[in-house]
Amino acid sequence: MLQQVNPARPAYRPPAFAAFGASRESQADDRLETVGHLVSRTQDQEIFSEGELATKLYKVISGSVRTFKILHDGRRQIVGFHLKGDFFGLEAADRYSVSAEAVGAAELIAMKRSTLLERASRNQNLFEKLLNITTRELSRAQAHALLLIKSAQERVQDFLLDLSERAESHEVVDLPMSRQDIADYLGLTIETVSRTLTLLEKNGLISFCSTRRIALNNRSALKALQR
Amino acid sequence: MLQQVNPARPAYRPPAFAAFGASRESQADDRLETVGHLVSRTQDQEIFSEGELATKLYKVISGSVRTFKILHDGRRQIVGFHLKGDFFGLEAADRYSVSAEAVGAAELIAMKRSTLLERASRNQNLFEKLLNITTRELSRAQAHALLLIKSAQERVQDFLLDLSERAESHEVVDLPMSRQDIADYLGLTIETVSRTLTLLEKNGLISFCSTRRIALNNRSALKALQR
DNA sequence: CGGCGGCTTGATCGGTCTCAAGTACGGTGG
DNA sequence: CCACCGTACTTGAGACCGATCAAGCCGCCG
Repeated sequence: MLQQVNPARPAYRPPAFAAFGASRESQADDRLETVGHLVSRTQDQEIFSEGELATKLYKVISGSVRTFKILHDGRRQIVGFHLKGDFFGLEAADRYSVSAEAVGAAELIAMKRSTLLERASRNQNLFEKLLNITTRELSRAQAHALLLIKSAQERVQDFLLDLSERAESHEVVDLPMSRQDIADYLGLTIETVSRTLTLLEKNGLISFCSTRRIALNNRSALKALQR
Repeated sequence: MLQQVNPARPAYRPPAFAAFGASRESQADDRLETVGHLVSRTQDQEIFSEGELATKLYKVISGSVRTFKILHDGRRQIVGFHLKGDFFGLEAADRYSVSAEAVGAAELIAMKRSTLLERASRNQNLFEKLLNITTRELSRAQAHALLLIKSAQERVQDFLLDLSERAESHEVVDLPMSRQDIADYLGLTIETVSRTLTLLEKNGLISFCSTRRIALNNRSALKALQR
């Protein structure tokens, strides 16, 4: 049910964590995480909501997170999935421009923006890190827009490849999210996602270990993007 | 869209500009522009190309700029249009993730990233400005993704409204870009853009002053987004 | 074993693309 | 100033992909 907090390495110590930030204030620690505290969320639980004052920035420790926007007609566009190690909540100039929810159970580090900014002003390295992850996220958002003009098949293929590259194993992809989540990320309907996955399986490009676990049999063929 | 660093005042002097940056190096000038020099581009001329080492960041002084990506099949996705006062070239962690071209004749300030970063490390205000415009651009990119899942009519309407809000006059919109540019930004074909504009005109929502100049007759109706 | 939610599959519909002409506009040379 | 040209834009007819509507299936938990 709950996935493991600390998979391989025990480099991270939850209990002592909250006090951690204050104690080494003066030292030039450029790890962003040392400013924050650990929080947990259960499946589908809200983390923040579009329009809220953006006081915090997050890093995923375990589980995964979706950020999204809701259209006037009720449709949902998922802006990004954030996996272990990813940051989110960066898109906030003043208020969050998206909402965030845990996809499954998730553990996060919440960092106060103000603390981070103040520290960054005294620590060039931290400053560049902050700018870097924001820049990377910008780059990712642009790539996402590119996805949305492709054919259904390409979108699904690209999605699977992207996930596989971000996960531990590159051959078998674990999908933490539902078909509806995938559809809302790819700008398709749940039926089209399902049909496309079935088609990819029929063509031998993928195999279903289970509905939420897919083996990529032929990565290079998946990459050879057919319209 | 991106904030104007120096909104009302005409503090900017083209001729003396190049020497400007060096002379007041030591002073805490938090205007990004003081680090750069002026460059000009003619219509469709390249500014930088996707994959190039990202040494510079730009601000538009006059004219407009498109940033874009090219798909394997030759299609072009325009990531953004950058008008007077906007910054671009931020998406570059290390190398540019998009290409940039002048839409018409354009004047730009080119700022060295390294200089900017080094200055920002000694100037909290500048640092926050840099982070802010990047964050805003991220927010804009997410909004763009939202556009791409809407109907053709909504995309065109949103596009016109967005342009009108960024321009001087809110009632009459000047289109610096071609129909093809618009199509590539909205993820539509040129024919669909043309047809949709014609339809909007037939419904009385807009009027053509010329092909590149459109009057918005009923902004609130344009905002009442029909699918 | 029964029920419910998440997923798949099928049939039809509709919006956008494609292909193909036609038209207006801006620029250039006579 | 006008005729001509080329390019940008518009308009039309038909095809196609993905959405919609509607069942059915599977797996999981009680």
